[in-house]
Amino acid sequence: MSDRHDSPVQMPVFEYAACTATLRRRILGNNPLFSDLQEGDIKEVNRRFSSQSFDQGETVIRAGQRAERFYILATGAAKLIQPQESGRMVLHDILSTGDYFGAIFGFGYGPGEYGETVITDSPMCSISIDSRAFRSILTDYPKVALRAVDAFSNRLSLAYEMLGRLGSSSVESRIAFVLLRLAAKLGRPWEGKTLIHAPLTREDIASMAATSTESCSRVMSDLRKRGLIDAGRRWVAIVDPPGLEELLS
Amino acid sequence: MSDRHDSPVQMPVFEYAACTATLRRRILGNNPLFSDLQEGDIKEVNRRFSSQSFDQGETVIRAGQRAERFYILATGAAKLIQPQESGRMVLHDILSTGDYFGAIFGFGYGPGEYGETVITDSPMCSISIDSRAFRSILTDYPKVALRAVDAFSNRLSLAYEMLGRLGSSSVESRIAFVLLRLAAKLGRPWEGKTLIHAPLTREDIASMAATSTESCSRVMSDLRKRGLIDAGRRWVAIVDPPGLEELLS
DNA sequence: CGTGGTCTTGAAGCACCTCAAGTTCGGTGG
DNA sequence: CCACCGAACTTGAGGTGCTTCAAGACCACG
Repeated sequence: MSDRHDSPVQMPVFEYAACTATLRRRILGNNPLFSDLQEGDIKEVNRRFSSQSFDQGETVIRAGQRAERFYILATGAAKLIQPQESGRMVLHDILSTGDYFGAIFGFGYGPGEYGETVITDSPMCSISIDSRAFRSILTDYPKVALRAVDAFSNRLSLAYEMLGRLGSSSVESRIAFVLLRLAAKLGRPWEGKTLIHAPLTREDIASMAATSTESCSRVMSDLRKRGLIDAGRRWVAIVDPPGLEELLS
Repeated sequence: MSDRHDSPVQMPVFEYAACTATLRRRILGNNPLFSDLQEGDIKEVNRRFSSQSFDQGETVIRAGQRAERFYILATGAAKLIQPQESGRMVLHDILSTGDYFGAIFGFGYGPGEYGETVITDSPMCSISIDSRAFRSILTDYPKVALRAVDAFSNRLSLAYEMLGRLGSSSVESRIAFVLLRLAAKLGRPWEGKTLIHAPLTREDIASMAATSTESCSRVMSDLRKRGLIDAGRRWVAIVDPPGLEELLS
């Protein structure tokens, strides 16, 4: 093949970062959830969180387990996965710094179980808090609760948008959408392109776009030949964002 | 055709209810959002809401408009619709008493536009509040904010479940899921069946299940012949819930 | 230098969509 | 009260985008 992608670009490196106290403070301070808080309040909130670190491939929480903790991802990346009854796994999102997961439901509401599984994609470090303690933070600091509402409604509208696209467009358009979404969230400039900073397999992308690995591979090969994206083993970069956007049916 | 569905069952009637002051109070009092509030607080909250009524087929809010109000549906039913760039309309939900819609985003967040269109399915009455005033309610009454977080996270997990099913199952299974979901939300006992209390066309159901009207019609005819559901013009009833559940791949 | 996971490519089959026509029914006006 | 009209629904037939199955190539890793 002539235009085979030759130089296997330098893979994005996922540095291992210890969950130091300073890192914790920084994560909390930068998180939109707590951006309305005073310095002293953040210190107080920080005390209620604990931190933990994981190797690549570890399961942080598992769907079906009792939902006891609320997590904020500090460094690294993780997959947000929904297991289907059929056994198939659906990938909903790649979580990165500042993203939330875990227990977020009320006690009376729902069965009190995690709805999704989270598996690390790299060495990862997170901070977490008992869900009851988190709820008391929300009542102690109403502005945090307001931010939480915002965060959820944002994620909800994203889910709704994806739902709309899933039903009414081609595989190519869905993949383009997934790639643009990931690039917006995880993109880093690299050789004039936008590298999606996460180890993404074709299967991952296929799962997010609700298609098969093979179809995903075919479409992405085509996109590469057309100069819209660049991709190799476990990595993807966007070359021509406007061109990709035109594909969103 | 032999087993043609003969007697066009008495259509569910959507009574017109005026947005009286007592109704308003009742809606607020029964809504989980305010269930932690004292009698006096509810009275105070009630004062900040206004009410409005609509005829069938009216557009309450339109996607793209400036998001200025937060709504709670009081009586009647409405469609939550997402317009696609392609012109296609995707039906996300049938809203009924107690459901929220409208402005729910933070001011810094997002473009401050409604993301969806809401069109009444029957005469409808709703109460609403300026989104800034609603946000100050959330900060004034932290427990309400907590309930809001719960409500959104519930809707989010529902959306995620639907996302998972859309990609990985057959049209039949998707339609079964949509029908069960609607029945859980809008079902009313009727002649030993569970009537979905809303005027649903095949097109509506097809849109929710991300399929074509024709495929939806075919599948539903089949389900009827197998005795799992019953259906006519603009109505559906579940006959055999366990039977339907078996179809969820 | 082998081994396994990742990715590609081909070919066959099918579930679903689209197009098209016809039927049924609820509503409306004569 | 009946005849008509249009919306909702059904059914058929054909085409196809996608999945599935299968095999091979590539590359990172030990």
